[in-house]
Amino acid sequence: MKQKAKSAASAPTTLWDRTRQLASQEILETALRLFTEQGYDETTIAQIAREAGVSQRTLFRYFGTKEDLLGGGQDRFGQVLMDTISAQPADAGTWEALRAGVAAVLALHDSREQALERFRLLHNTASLRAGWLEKRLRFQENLLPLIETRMDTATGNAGAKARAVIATALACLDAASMTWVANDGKGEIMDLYDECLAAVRG
Amino acid sequence: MKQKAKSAASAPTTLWDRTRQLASQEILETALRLFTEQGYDETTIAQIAREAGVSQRTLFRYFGTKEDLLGGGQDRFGQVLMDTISAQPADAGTWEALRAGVAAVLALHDSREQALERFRLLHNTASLRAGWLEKRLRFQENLLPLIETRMDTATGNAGAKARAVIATALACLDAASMTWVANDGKGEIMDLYDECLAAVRG
DNA sequence: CGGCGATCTGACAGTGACTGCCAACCAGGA
DNA sequence: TCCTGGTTGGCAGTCACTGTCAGATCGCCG
Repeated sequence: MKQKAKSAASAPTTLWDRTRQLASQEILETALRLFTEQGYDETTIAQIAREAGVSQRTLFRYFGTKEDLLGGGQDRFGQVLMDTISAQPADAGTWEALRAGVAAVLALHDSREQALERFRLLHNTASLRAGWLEKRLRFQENLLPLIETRMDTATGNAGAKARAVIATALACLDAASMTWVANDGKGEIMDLYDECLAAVRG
Repeated sequence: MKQKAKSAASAPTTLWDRTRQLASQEILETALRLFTEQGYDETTIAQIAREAGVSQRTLFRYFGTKEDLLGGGQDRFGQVLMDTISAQPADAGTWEALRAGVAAVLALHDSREQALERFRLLHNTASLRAGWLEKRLRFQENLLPLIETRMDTATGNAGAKARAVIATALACLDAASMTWVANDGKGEIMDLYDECLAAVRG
């Protein structure tokens, strides 16, 4: 509750925070390794904790959920999406703004391989997909006001329309990434996205 | 594995099956009552089993998951959606077919109140939403071939496009039902659906 | 440097969903 | 009538996750 805040530069961290950071990273790497090695469902929290050298309790203090171990970046997804879209010029259309957001999110991955690996894990593990969708729902809700202002607010139910538009954009991203994974990373996701959106919007 | 099948008429069922049916119904009603009374997360399997007069083990044999207790109809959703769409005339457009499917699904509810209650529970309980989305993903996958054949399969990536179109339709249904719930059931969901789709397809 | 307060950590027990296993059960056919 | 295959209930066990609490650690003040 104290919030040392201070814009999270790197310097002013206390030794404590550094240790914390280190442990966090250690856990994250161990988890990721085990997940890709033996699958998400087949990896238990106990195992991750053991191999990372912390207690289960501590692990749960760092990451509230098993999913969070995989989705460290997912929270950033939402943030980048929002930031990018709100940074678009006011006269940019709804779809252009959304497209920019999607592109920015895709650019977050360090490498093609990493992206492929992550998407593959996501699309192939039922329990993960569910959590991901849940999280995405929250993004959509956050995006709502941003998109609403960009649409002709003439008639009522602007909320419904904005929701539909956002969900459609993300659905296209889903379809695109799914196909991309199925093709083993061939081609550009953004091209697939455009293709999907074109198919939808006739 | 034996599949007594026989189109599930009511008469030729053996006494066993009747008992089975009865138990199933008892469990379902108890669960639904408790869920609406005290909330989904606050209701334990143990409680449902106790009040329904069966063992937990048996309950899990009838319904594999806690969610299934709520989503008894959800499997039917997928079925009706598929049946309706494949029953559409071959020359009906993709969007018309999908619209018919959505309408058929909405018509499944016994009453406006029941639909409202169910949607409300769904949209307000995080754990349920996740499960629902998961299940819906499976519907989408089942729908894929049905929709693919209705689209111009000219260029490649037909799969991606079909996926996007299906997901868009369902996203519109989501946005519509969410708005409908927010408005306490005022108006027609289908009208909202059309409105949403129009907003998306420009 | 010693000590104090604020955190952090690990161990333990407990909850709740869900599964495997096994003994007891029961309608229906030989 | 007994046999048989599907059914049921109880029990123990797994796994994610939470509350609690004593003890270790850090940061800091005197």
